[in-house]
Amino acid sequence: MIRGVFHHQEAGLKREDCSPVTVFKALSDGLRLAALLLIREQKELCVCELTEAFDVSQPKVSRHLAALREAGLVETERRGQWIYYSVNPQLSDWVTRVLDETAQNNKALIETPMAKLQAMAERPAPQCP
Amino acid sequence: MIRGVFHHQEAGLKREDCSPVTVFKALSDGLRLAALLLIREQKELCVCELTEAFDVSQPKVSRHLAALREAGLVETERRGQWIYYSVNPQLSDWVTRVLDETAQNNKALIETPMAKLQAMAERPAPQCP
DNA sequence: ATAGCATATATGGAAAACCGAATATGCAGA
DNA sequence: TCTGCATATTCGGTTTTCCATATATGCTAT
Repeated sequence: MIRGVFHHQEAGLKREDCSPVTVFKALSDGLRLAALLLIREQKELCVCELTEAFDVSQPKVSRHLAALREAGLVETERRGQWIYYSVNPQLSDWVTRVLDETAQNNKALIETPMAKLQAMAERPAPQCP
Repeated sequence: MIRGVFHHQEAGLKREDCSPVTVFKALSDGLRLAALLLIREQKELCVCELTEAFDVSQPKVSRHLAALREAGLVETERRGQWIYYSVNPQLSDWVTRVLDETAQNNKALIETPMAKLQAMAERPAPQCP
């Protein structure tokens, strides 16, 4: 059997659509939107942190993060055991501004999750740059 | 049978949610997004104009406009035989800015519909203020 | 090699969104 | 009153989205 297949980020990553409809569809779910805003706020987060911050099952977080990635909003980086999600730095300017506006005017969305995150013991890695 | 019921805008209009998720969900459909941007550009439009501009069935336009109204993004005003849709002037600032950003950076979305609109004979009313 | 954790995917079913066609409503004018 | 037009809604069916459970994969450490 073939092993060593990277299935969490295929080699020839298909160019994400990134049309406005794709973007808005990605933002049209409560968990996806809040997770994205929290990732944006914290620079990067892994699945286990998001699972705890939002108190939802791990597969659920994983599925929604995959949706955000397929829409081109986030990118992933594996570091050891963990896979870190961060906002795609190549986001077009208008999407970035839309996210900025949304974040600035909907801070309540990530208040509770952020508190849970900070109360979380044993974060996988110190969020140091 | 009771007649004279205004069902296109109930008297005690229930306060629209207008949460970010509601807004993004409303924008997550191609026709809804383009119709909203075209209405925004043209100040106001009626259903028959949108039907022709996008070349889709009348019930389809009507249903999607109802969705935009339920999300609080547009409002309606009846003038004679026609019902005009316009962007809700009470939109919160951040939503307005999001729409501005989206419109400015996705002009292609309404190019063709706008051309069809201008080529349309017998527009129901001159768009004069 | 084995065990254990972090993460991803498959599967199947429920709920919601969407559509076209047909029908209903509201208004205006004869 | 009746007719006609603009708009809204209903109905039935198809597609999409979402979730929970179960399973698979990849990494690390032993």
